[in-house]
Amino acid sequence: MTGIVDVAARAGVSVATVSRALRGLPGVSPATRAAVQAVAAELGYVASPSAAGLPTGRTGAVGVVSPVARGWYFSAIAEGAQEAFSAVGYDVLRYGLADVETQRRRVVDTHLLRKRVDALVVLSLPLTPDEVRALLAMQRPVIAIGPVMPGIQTVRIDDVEVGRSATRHLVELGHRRIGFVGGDPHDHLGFPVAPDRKQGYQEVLGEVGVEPDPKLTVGGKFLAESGVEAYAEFKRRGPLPTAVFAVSDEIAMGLIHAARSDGVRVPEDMSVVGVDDHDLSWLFGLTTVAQPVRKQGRIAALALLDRLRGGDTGNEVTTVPTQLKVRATTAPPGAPSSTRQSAPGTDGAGHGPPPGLPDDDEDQVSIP
Amino acid sequence: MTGIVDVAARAGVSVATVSRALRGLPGVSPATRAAVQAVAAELGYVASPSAAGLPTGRTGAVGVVSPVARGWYFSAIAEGAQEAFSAVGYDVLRYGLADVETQRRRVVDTHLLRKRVDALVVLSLPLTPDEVRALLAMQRPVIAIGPVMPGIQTVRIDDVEVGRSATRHLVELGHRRIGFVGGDPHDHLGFPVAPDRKQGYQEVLGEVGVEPDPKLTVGGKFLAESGVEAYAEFKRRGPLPTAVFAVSDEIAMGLIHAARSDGVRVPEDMSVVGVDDHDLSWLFGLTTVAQPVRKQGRIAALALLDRLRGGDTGNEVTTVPTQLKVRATTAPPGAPSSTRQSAPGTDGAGHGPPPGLPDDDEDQVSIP
DNA sequence: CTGTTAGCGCCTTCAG
DNA sequence: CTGAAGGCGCTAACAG
Repeated sequence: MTGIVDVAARAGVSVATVSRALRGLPGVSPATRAAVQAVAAELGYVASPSAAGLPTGRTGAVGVVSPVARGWYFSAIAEGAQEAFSAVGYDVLRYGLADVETQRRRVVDTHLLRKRVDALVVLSLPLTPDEVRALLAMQRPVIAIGPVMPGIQTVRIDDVEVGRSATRHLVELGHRRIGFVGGDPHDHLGFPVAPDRKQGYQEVLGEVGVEPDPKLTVGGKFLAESGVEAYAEFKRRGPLPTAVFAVSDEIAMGLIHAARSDGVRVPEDMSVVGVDDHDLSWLFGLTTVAQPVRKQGRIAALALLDRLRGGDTGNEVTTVPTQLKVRATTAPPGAPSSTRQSAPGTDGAGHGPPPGLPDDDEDQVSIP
Repeated sequence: MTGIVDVAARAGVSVATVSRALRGLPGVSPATRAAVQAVAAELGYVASPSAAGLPTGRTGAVGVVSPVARGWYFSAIAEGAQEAFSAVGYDVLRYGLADVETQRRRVVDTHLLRKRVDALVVLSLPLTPDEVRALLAMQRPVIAIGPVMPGIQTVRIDDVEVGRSATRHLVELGHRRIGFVGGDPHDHLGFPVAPDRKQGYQEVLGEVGVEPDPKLTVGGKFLAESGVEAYAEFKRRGPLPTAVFAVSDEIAMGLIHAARSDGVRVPEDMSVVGVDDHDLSWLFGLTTVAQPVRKQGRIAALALLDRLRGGDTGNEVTTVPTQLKVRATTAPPGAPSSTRQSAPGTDGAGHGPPPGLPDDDEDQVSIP
């Protein structure tokens, strides 16, 4: 199990020198350093994080905590973060709330975490001031993705603007009976994503003098199944809206599926716009308000990395831009049945695969 | 940073007793144990994995290594494993090959891993005998998901049978001009998933006396984009097949998208069957050969956990069953245009959402 | 049943 | 620039 002493012996130096040489610390002659590195490579020596962590208090790992450790959104964010962290040798540990939660503590078991990670990314978890205090008491860099909490650096999108953007698009197409799907009191532990998007929706409706119709609003989780249920609910309540704003692409997909299965054409009979630009959304030709998911993970990771290196990134809130992507599930109300034979070259954004890996080629966002 | 000594002092016992009491080791009176637990809880004490790992050599973490740490398939498997591991307090570390690979070593850096994990799950990585040897030299339990390698316990599905099953379905519907999409020499590092599925495809074609037509076989990665490209390729090569077997659901989705965008009806003009039962496949009404993805992760995790506890699970190969799920993208060739108005109650498997979480409610598979 | 005592492998002052 | 030595927090014999 070749340890540091083996390397030291083989290189004819002390363990202290090996330690310094391998970690790139100053105070080692270039010659010695090279020699040590050679021996280390030859022996396949790698320092044990456990052993290295004892004296330093650092673990070489960062945690990513989310309500559940499942699903496209959380996975994609974690992927973005993971890629940035492992590029510099950090391990990342994912925790679903159920894993970290104990009977006594409501949210994150800071005692457990402090001993395991050097820094923490908190996803979609709105914490109470007390919980924030406990988190900060860990004395480790923490960054949140999603909810803005006083004292905690955050990466987010403007959810109200998301709602405006989607609704504005529908309004501009001429829609006035616009449905809204999303928002479940038990979902996301109270994190106001859906409410914010709904507010944007209502604002834009207000601007064009439309009174939001409660019959056109249905709740639901961020799942395709909710879209199916929402469609059924719309139908139950009376005439369908001419367009629907779903707070996530998965909901939108379920909605479209249910509508088409029921003989309702999308977008001719009903337009649908979602949010996220899910990896598979282009397959549905789904019009959506795209948010850079993996990139948010990466931004958070880089900010944390900077702070781990002593960078004094304050508590800024970084808002990354979202962008409406018009594809093929939205059209003016009562639009004539398209022949679905768009002329070559006029294909537009609706049909081909996306130009690259999703949200990976977007313009960089500055991290203050 | 409350350590074991604090607990010991507060409880009026020695650190050894605290250690024993908290880890459930025998040789502690119930009274003492309760007292210690109370104090530990009160102080919010949690043992440091780093410190605990030094004497024992155990890290309390397991690794999951895959070609890339991205995408639905690997994420879902990792989720299944993660859930089982974190239920018993293990952390899981994910590594994409790029993270673990060094210039010198072709695949897994065992030196790096040995110091970081107690056990390893290897996903879709076919290793050479030398690499297997290096892996086993780690002296840590290793299990693979996918490729069968001598000396390594494996969880897998029968890919040849997958190919047979999909093709048989199409043949039974009456198809004879059946296309095949999948298999890229650079994909999956040579792991013969696609080839095996193709073999099953060819076997069944042979049974009905059909000579496989090279023009009907196109390569591609396990991505929806490949499905789009495959459709274009089919078109380029001449008359479309009446049915296509795609080696993954994502490919199938891309294929369907491309076909429909081109005015080709699915399944009326062309049937499509995929593999996986991707979380979103039901939205496409996709007929598929379902494999329990998360469950394979869970099975592997449980087997590893058993071995970590000293269970002497040998090197068995566990083959989990797959199952054809007929939905709405397959039909007899030249089938009349469906009205898509299935009579209520006769709806079949094609339209509603799946009954529960995907592949989570399947019957349990025994782990020898 | 409980306490004492060495380390586990590495980092980090402090000398040299 | 380099070496020696103590200690990080916990576990694992060994005594008692």
